[in-house]
Amino acid sequence: MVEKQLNLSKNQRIIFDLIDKSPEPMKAYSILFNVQKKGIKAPLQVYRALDKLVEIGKIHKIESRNAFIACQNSSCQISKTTAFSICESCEKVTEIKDNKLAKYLTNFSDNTGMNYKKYNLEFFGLCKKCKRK
Amino acid sequence: MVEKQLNLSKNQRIIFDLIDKSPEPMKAYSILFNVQKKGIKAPLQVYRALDKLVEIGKIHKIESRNAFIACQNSSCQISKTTAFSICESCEKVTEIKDNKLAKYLTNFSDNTGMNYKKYNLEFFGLCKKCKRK
DNA sequence: TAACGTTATGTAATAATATAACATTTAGAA
DNA sequence: TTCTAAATGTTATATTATTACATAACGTTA
Ligand SMILES: [Zn+2]
Ligand SMILES: [Zn+2]
Ligand SMILES: [Zn+2]
Ligand SMILES: [Zn+2]
Repeated sequence: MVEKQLNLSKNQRIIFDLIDKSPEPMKAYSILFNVQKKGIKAPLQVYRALDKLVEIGKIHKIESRNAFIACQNSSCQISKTTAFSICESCEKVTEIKDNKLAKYLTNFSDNTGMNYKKYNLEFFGLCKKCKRK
Repeated sequence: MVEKQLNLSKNQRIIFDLIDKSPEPMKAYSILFNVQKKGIKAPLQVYRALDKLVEIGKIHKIESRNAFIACQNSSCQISKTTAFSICESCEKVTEIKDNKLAKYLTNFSDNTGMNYKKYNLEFFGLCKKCKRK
């Protein structure tokens, strides 16, 4: 989606490109370290870009890891409904794209009558690779 | 469950009782502040008790808030599968006890064939009270 | 273009959350 | 009693995130 990237500001694009290239979730201070050569020197510059990128759905925060990954789901532009699989051994994280799951959760309503347009689901287990060991 | 509480160590019980009485999730340093009069003086003492209490399922961590609540689900003793409703206005958090949901998620398996015995789901929205305003 | 409001940036300081390392004590089991 | 695992105490430090304030860039429209 080149279009969307064109709308990113300088810092936002630098940081998004870095996260997007990373095979694993990146932590804020690791991002900071990696972009210092590009002139981004302070934590706040990183956190501001992260906040914006999360807001527009280009990246997601993996809450249990305090780390960020690029959205792997092209249809998930303003991503209020997210699901991830996390390997507890190698820490590989994959965004789950499953329409049935999304539908089930979006339609879920609890016994208080509260219903939800937003959720975050994190599954934990062992990935194929780690299971074999 | 008096039985389970009897197994808690001194620090664990002090901290569990505090969280259990709290109407809202508690943060670690707020817990620390509240138990200093009982002799728990250092963050690590709090975090160790929290770790243990989470491990045995007496409390859960609300990942998106870095806060802890007592398990509200008596059957959820070693709680690897958790679901919460979080009000984005007043920050009220409720543990969701819904067997159908639990079954659905426990049986969920993604397209990689990975399956999961553990998950954490956080729903966001407005509670009844906040919706009225 | 000029003026305006909004968004983004720069910088320093500090707050909030969490862990490492090491010594000692306590509680149970053998 | 002796041994071991779990829990505690203490200090220091690492990691994650925000406050406060000043400046610059951008996009709109008069
Ligand atoms: Zn996504
Ligand atoms: Zn793995
Ligand atoms: Zn529970
Ligand atoms: Zn509310």
